[in-house]
Parts: sequence; C-alpha cells; structure tokens
Amino acid sequence: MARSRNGRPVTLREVAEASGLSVSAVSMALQDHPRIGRESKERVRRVAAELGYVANSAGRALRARRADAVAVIVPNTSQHVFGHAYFMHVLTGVNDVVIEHDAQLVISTNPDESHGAAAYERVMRSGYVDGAIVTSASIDDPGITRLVASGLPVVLLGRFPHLPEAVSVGVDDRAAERLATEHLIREHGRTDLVHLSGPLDHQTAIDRRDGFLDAVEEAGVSGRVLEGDFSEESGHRLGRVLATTRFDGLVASNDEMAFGAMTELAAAGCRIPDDLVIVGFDDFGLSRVTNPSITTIHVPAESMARLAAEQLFDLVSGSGITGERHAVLPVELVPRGSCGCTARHP
Amino acid sequence: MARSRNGRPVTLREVAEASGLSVSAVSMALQDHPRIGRESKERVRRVAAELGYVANSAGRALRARRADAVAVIVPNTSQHVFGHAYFMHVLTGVNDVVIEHDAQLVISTNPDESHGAAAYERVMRSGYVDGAIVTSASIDDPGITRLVASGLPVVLLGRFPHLPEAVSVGVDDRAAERLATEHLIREHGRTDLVHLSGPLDHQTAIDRRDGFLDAVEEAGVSGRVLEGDFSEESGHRLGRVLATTRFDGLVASNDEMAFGAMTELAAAGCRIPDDLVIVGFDDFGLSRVTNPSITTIHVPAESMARLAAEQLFDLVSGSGITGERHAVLPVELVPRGSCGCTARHP
DNA sequence: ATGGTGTGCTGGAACGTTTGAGCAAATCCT
DNA sequence: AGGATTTGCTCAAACGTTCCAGCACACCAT
Repeated sequence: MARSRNGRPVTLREVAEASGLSVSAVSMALQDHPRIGRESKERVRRVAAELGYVANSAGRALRARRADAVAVIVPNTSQHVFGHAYFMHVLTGVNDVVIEHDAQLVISTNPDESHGAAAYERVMRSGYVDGAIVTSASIDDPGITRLVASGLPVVLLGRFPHLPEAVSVGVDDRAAERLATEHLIREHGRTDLVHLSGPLDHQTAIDRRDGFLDAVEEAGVSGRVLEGDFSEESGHRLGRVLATTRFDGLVASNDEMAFGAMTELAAAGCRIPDDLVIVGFDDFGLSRVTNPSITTIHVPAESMARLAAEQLFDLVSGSGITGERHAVLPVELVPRGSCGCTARHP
Repeated sequence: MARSRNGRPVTLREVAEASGLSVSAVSMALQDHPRIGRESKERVRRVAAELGYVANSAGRALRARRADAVAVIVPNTSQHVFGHAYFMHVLTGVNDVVIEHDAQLVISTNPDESHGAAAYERVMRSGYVDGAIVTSASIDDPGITRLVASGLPVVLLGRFPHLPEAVSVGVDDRAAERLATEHLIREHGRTDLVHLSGPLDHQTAIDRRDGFLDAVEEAGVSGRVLEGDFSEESGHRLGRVLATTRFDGLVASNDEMAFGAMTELAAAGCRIPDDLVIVGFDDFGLSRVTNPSITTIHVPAESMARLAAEQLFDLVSGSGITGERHAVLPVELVPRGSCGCTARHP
C-alpha cells in the first residue's frame, strides 16, 4: 500500500488522520520524541508501516536544511587521467560510509568546464547535497579552488598543497615512488633508470617524479624522465621510443603506463625481468593479472575514500574533523613478476 | 558572492528585491516565461548571476513534484557477482544521458536485504529520485519485484522473463554463448567441451549455460557444465578440478572465471591455446590484458546503460517509451589469443 | 487553596519554489 | 468610442516536513 487514494505518495497528514493525532504529533512520534506517549508512538509506527509511509525528502530537506546526501565529484579532466578502477574503489569506500550514515550518494561529473560555473558547483549550492568529496583534479582546476573557497563542506582526495585550508586525504606519492625506485636500485642492482611520469600539471605526477629523482640522486645512478599522461596508450608510445635505447629499470608512475610500455618492450624482444625490471604504481587490479604481473605500489584507495567520507560527515555535522586535516595514508610495495621478485606465470 | 547577509544561500526573494520585481516574476523570468518582458528578463538574469543565485532543489522538488534525478540501483547480491568493471561501464553510460537531461545521478546500494523493505525502495518513495535503473539482480530478488509492482518508473538492465511488464534492456546471452561455443567447435575443431557457469539463480548464468548446451547438442559433441559464481576465485577452484580431467575446450560464462581457470590450467602444464582453447564472456577489460589474451563476447554495457537511461527519462516524463519495451542489443565475438585466433604476446 | 513541575499533545509558522487566478494598462478591432 | 484582446506583472496558495510556543491536565509540595 504505497500511495493513497489521490494517486500520490502517502503523506504525514494521512498518517495523522488514520491514527487520530495531529501532523506534528506523528512527526514527533516517528522521531521518537520523548514528549510523545508510548502508546501513541506504537500506534503511529504501526499505521505508518501499514500505509507504507515514507517521508518526502524534499519536504524534509526544505525544512531541515539538510539533504542527508553527499556527492562524489569527478572533474572531467581527471576522468581520462584516472582509469576506471580507481573510481570504483573510491565509490566503494564512500558508499560504505554513506550507508552507515543513512544518507544518499550522488555522482557528479562536469560536462564541460569552459561553460561558466562548474556543474558540480550548482549541485552543491542547490542544496541537493550537504557536501562533496572531490577526486584528484589537475593542479590548477579553478572549479575546485572556488568550491573550496565557497566554504561548502568539501574533502579532497589527493594532495593539494596549494589549498592548505582544505581538508584532504592522500598518500605520500613522493616517498612511495622513492621506495619503488630504491627497490630496483638496491634489491635488483639497477643503475640506469627511466621514469614514465604522468601529466606534470597533476600533483600526483609531480610528486611521483620527484620521488624517483630523490632516489636516483641519492644513489648516484642514472635517471631520465619521460612525460606521459597516465594512459596505457602513452605507455605504448613511450615504450616504442624506449625500445631503441639502453636502460635497465623502468619506473612507471602508474600501472597502465607500465603495462603499455611493458607490452611494447617485450614485443621488441626485451626479456622482463631479466633484461629489464619494471615497477608500476596504484595496484587497482591491472598489475596483478598481467604476465608477468607488475611490481607496484599499493594505493589504498578504498580506505582513503572511507576516511574522506568520514571526515566529510564530520564537517557537515559541524563538529570538527576528528582526524588530521591532511591525512596521509601509508602505502606499500607489492613485489611481483616484473622486477623478478616472484616467478613469471608458466 | 554565494550567500547573502544572513549566511544562507541566496533565495529567489533576495533576487526579487534586488531587481525590483515580485518573487513570482523572477521565477517566471528565469524560466523564460513568455509573459515576462524582455528587459525584466535580462535584468533578472543579470542580478541572479551577480548574486550567485542557484535554485534550491528541495523547494523546487517539493512544489514541482520532480527531483530531476535518477538512481542506479545495485542490489548487493549482484555486487559480488558482477565485478567492478561492469558497473563502471553502466555508470558511464547512464551518466552521459543524465547530463544531457540536466539531472542528477544517485547511486543506491542495498545495505542488507533481510532487513525489511529494501533501502532502494525508500529512495524511490521518498521522492529523492524520479526513477531508477536496476542492474541485474538474482532471479528471485523480491525487492525488484516489489519495485516494479509499485509502479514507480524503473528500467531493468538485463533480461527478466518473470517480469514481462517491466521495461528492460539486455543482450541475448543464450545466442551469444552459443556463438562462442560454436566458434570453438567449428573454427577450432574442438569436440570435448566444458562450461563454467555462473550461479544458476541468475538469469544471465542460466541463459549462457543454455546457449552452451544448444551448441554442443546441435553439433553432437561432448559438453559438461560446472557451476561457479562468476568470481575469479571460483574459476581457480574449478580450474584445479579440471586440471585432472581431459577436455579440449573451455567455455566460461565470464572473463573472471576464464582467467582464474586459465591460470590454474596453465600452472598445471596445459598449453593454451594448443592443448586447450578458452573463451570468456563480457570483455569489460580483463580479457584484453591477460597473457594469452582471452577470446570473449563483447557486451556493450555502456550502450545498454545509455539506452536504459533514455528509456527511463521517457518513462518519467510520461511520454511512452520510444524504443521497444524489451530491447536486446547485439553482441559480438572478439577473437584473441586464448583460442589461437591471435598470437600470444611474445 | 496555591504555585510549581511534568506529561502529552495541538496549532501554526516556516523552509524556497512554482503556478493559477487576477488585475491594470496598453493595444487592437470594428 | 466601446469592447475585446494582449502584455506584464502581482498575490496567494500549495507542496510535505519540522519544531517552537503554548495549552490542558495531572500530580506534587507547600
């Protein structure tokens, strides 16, 4: 029994009439307000269930000035940059927390950024959501800067050094890429390294490159940097370029690029991991299933997203952030076949 | 300038005061109503932009009885069944259409189904969304049945023969799996086949199994069925079982299972595609990157999702469905390395 | 008897928007 | 000139909810 006689959803007023109480009393009863009697509460709950009453979210949101919903915002600039898998992990993590808070999850992407105010700004301001989690945008995305400046509750996923006032959750990409590079140098004795970087207008790409440079500098080994765009295709392209040169270790700034380059280099006759060792970054799925599997840095995207969502709910509720304003989660190196730490599949 | 002096977002009333018109006139001006003068419209638009006015969605939804939002519902039963990649394709497709309609996209999963009314039913009834796209649920999910019965606008993704009155978009799994099986029989001369099925309380798994059986029966070759659950792990498990038996062709009902089984069988010394040919199903990403890559059936998940979203908006707007009530999209066989159609990576 | 406190409820305003009814002035038709 | 139509706007109600102020009554202490 979902809709009343007039064909519209059941309202509080109908529940009130059916239970012989006022609308206010019913509202309070359903909220378990202490000033409503035991019996009345029970009767209201029974009647509401019978009629299939569900509170209208617009009415509630209008009055209570809360939507009980948060958005995950994906600036389209990064939609191509970050592959599918990252986003899925983020969604999974955020969703868990959203469910715990009995809220709704809205996905908002930006159809075209040139077109005046970003679409996600409208979502935020319209009150359709109470706050947003923003997945890594390019370093100078004006929309993000404005969103943060507007004072609406926002938690950034990634490192945003130019927005120090914003709450963020990220990993130490620089230290991680340094770790990965040192693995190739120390454990596998490599001395002639190449780094495939992401697009250098992305903080993530910058940090990972810097970590690579830290490691080669300290170890005093050779280290070149080639800029890609985080796509498998750019890995292919750079792989073809590299096939004609000499080097013994490849540090790719994500797994897609590592895979693209690995495919090309293997096709060119390069034996992996004997002639060449490779390390990727992210561990969102791809690196585990290739052959050889790709040694990589595991980024705990789901945990990051969970934490970000928790911070966001803290922010929305007005209580302060419980954790740090700029949380940095630990990463770890996952040794696999592409550096020779585990055997190649048969 | 996003919020007015009182610290709250700018409302229609403030725009009205600032432009010397009534609230109604401003509302109408912003909707480009013919009965509002040219000059007034321009002035209102200028003032609204200056003040950073964005319509409150709760107010609008309450009055207009429309949320301008749709949900994508993922029953948690299928969250494990369908891997990450499928969902991403669905999201991408739906999102495109949602943006075209200037609407919002809500993701709704079901925290725990035993717990009375499904969570997604609440989302629908609360008016937070105008309709929903439901991704394939198990065959007897009571929540879906109730949702469809409630008369709320819903489009199902997948085949739901027991819900003939519901609008749906799917592929012909049976014909597709038959095609895949015939490929192994005709092109590769195989005569002793095994099918790894999905969980047989899912329509998709049933249809694919039936397609396999159609093909082996017609060709008069041997065909066994082993039931898995669409997970890579179940592929591993069944792969280990199969490693001790004789057969020359494997028809897996998705790519994850194909990959799991392939890994085990290769580890057991089986040469693919020489000793054994394998075909998967889905082509959501995995099958392209393994080595050997997996021959598979390409499921156009993104197109399906686009179409489903378009149907849903038709349904919501009250105009009839433009396409068929039960759309079936074509699939195609993608020959790769696991059946010997393309070379193994070097 | 009087004031004080607690309990259980009702009335009504408010949230921001849309929209039908209505109205004054301008314009048109004959 | 007189009526009909058009133009450009205003008024007020309505959407469904929450919650503050208030009221009636019962109970207690003085």
